[in-house]
Amino acid sequence: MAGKGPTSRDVAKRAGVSQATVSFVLNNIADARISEATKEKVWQAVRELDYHPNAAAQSLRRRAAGVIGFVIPDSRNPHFWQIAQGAEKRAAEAGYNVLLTSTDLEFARERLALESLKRQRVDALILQINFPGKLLPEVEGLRARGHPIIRIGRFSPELDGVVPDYGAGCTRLMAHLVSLGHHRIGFVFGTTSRGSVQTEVELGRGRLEAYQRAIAEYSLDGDTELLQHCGPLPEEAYEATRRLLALQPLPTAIISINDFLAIAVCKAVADTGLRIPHDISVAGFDDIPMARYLSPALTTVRAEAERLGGMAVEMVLARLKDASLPPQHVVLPTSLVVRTSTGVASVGTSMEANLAGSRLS
Amino acid sequence: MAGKGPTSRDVAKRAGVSQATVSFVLNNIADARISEATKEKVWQAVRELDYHPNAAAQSLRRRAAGVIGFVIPDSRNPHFWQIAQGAEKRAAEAGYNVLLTSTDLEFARERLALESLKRQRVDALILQINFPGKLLPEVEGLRARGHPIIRIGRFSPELDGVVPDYGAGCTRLMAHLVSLGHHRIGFVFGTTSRGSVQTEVELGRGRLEAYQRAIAEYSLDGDTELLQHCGPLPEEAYEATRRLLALQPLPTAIISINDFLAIAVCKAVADTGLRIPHDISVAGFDDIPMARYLSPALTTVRAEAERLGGMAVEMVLARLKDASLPPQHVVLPTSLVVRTSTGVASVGTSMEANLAGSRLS
DNA sequence: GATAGTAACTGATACGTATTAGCAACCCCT
DNA sequence: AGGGGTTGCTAATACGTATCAGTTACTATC
Repeated sequence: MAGKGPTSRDVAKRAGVSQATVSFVLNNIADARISEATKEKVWQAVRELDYHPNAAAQSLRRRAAGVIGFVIPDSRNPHFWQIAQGAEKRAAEAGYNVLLTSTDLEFARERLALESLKRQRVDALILQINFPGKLLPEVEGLRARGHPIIRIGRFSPELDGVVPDYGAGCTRLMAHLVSLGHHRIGFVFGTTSRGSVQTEVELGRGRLEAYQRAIAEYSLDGDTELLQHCGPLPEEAYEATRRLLALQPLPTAIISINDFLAIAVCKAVADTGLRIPHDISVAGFDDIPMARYLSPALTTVRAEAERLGGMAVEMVLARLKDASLPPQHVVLPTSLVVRTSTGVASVGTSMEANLAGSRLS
Repeated sequence: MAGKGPTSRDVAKRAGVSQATVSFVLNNIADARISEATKEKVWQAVRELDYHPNAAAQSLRRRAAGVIGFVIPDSRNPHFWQIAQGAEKRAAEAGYNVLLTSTDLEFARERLALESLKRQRVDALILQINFPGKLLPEVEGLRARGHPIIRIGRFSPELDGVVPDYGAGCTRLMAHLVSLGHHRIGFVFGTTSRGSVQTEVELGRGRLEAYQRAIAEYSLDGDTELLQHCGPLPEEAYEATRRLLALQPLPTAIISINDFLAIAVCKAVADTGLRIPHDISVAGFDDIPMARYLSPALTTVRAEAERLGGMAVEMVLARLKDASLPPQHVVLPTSLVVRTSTGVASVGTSMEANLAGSRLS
């Protein structure tokens, strides 16, 4: 059992040098001229003792933990994991660890992540804020104290941020659907998190606006019931879809705020006895890894999740290097991925199907 | 910018007490009798300064980081996130953070996790070892040094471990399929990780043995080609399924080593123009959260992922409390969840369909 | 042959906390 | 009145590292 492990002093003793020298060698400090022979002696001792520097001591001394905090809102949605993967990969290249936390849409856990920052367990935070009303002031206070904070999914004027261009993607998706003859398009808008309904309308706004713009531009059916708000859980999306499928006339296509919920949308459609895409087309956003393996394969707006995560880390690194930078806002492109869940509008349910058929994108 | 934050000494100064007193109050040390009045003064100062103890200093002093490392093999498989969620939840209750890492089946990243342990960035490690040949000796060395290490998914004699009883689950699944008249059952065995084919046959062995036992017991078709080995990626499972679907006669049911790959299995079946469960039944293992939302909803052997993660943390805590405990091996029960992806064996492809029809479980 | 300069190191210190040892003041007994 | 116990605190130290400010032992210079 002994002590937990050898220290740099143990290495020094074994190599017959001072502890300072060991530190110089390990960190490869150019200023301190150390002879090759000595370096070799030190490395030799390191190997013999299987020495590994104590992370806590280094953090304390360096005033930096080498850890980036990454907070995702929902551990069930594969999209966020992919973003986290991208972050972790880029972070590893830069020698950082990632402390990943999911808040699962609980306010208390979101605040907990900020604690980690204040306790300097992490040097920076990448997060998607779900409770901006309650948390934004606190977050901006932290930023003002000099902690790098990158917001994902939506911009704040004061914070660095990276956001996929879902608006443009949604526009392209709507054009695609219109070109297939769809005229009556439902939207399962699963964004309202529990508790804070009002503030949350901000989330997904780009998509919502693009949807409404398309309805106006192509003169599509604009029934307000075609837009179904719901929460972020599959069961809620399922219920929202049921409501859409109770409408008369039936929508010929349904888009979902993300692929994860689109799975539940498809389920609701299938359970109603309708076939995708023959009776109803379904599309989502994100292009989660399994989207292509669903049956039918899901048409979606790809968000390049890994790049998103990598970019967020990139922005952390930039800010760690120069804290005085003005807030950086990065928009990542999206692309429409057409698979088999979207098809020509069913004639049975939509009369004016090919009205806008000439409009291709 | 100033310094990064107030220290306990700043708090002491403001409250007009010594730094030691601050530490006593914050940690609620019963031995040190501190008057209520003083306690209040300290808490007041803490609030006024928004003081948060420095995690690195605490780790250094306490010789414990308050962090448990959790290593998952594949960030794409939702099952692992769910395990991690369970771990994080239980860890939070005990005041621990979880440092989550995915190796994505890369050897180097698996070793990196061990580094974290050696550097005492984490106090303990929970992992699913994918490269036992190369890594097991190292891992056992660490355990011998007194680091709690919990292995998930398979037991080592020397290591604590927690494993879902997939074998029993598989037995029940086979009984279920037999009761539906299935006689020719394929198995997509997606476990062979890249590089180390030989050693990996260990993984999933419980399921494999139960499968073979059932074949013997019920006198099912035992063609060796019904067992298709493949890697852990959806595309590989897809190909393996294609191979199964090229067999003559066709299997009437296919089981997949896990739900995640079962999605690709379903896709391959659908792409071949066969319907589930009408033409072919499909079942998986784990019961990932989206399994019930797939179309058709997936029949599966539930593994209680969250409990698994929680249990692993529990074992970490137990070992941190008493390092001299003998190795603990915990088997978690599994249960068969019948949904709509399994049904009566198609008569067209299987002649002896209802031979074993009386055998229900 | 004294001075300056450099290469190659070492000693000492601080990072912020937890904890041990100790000290002053008070109270209670006899 | 003086010893022993208790209450309520403080001073000092160590955790393991990075780094600043020396300190040798040499070599080069005039």
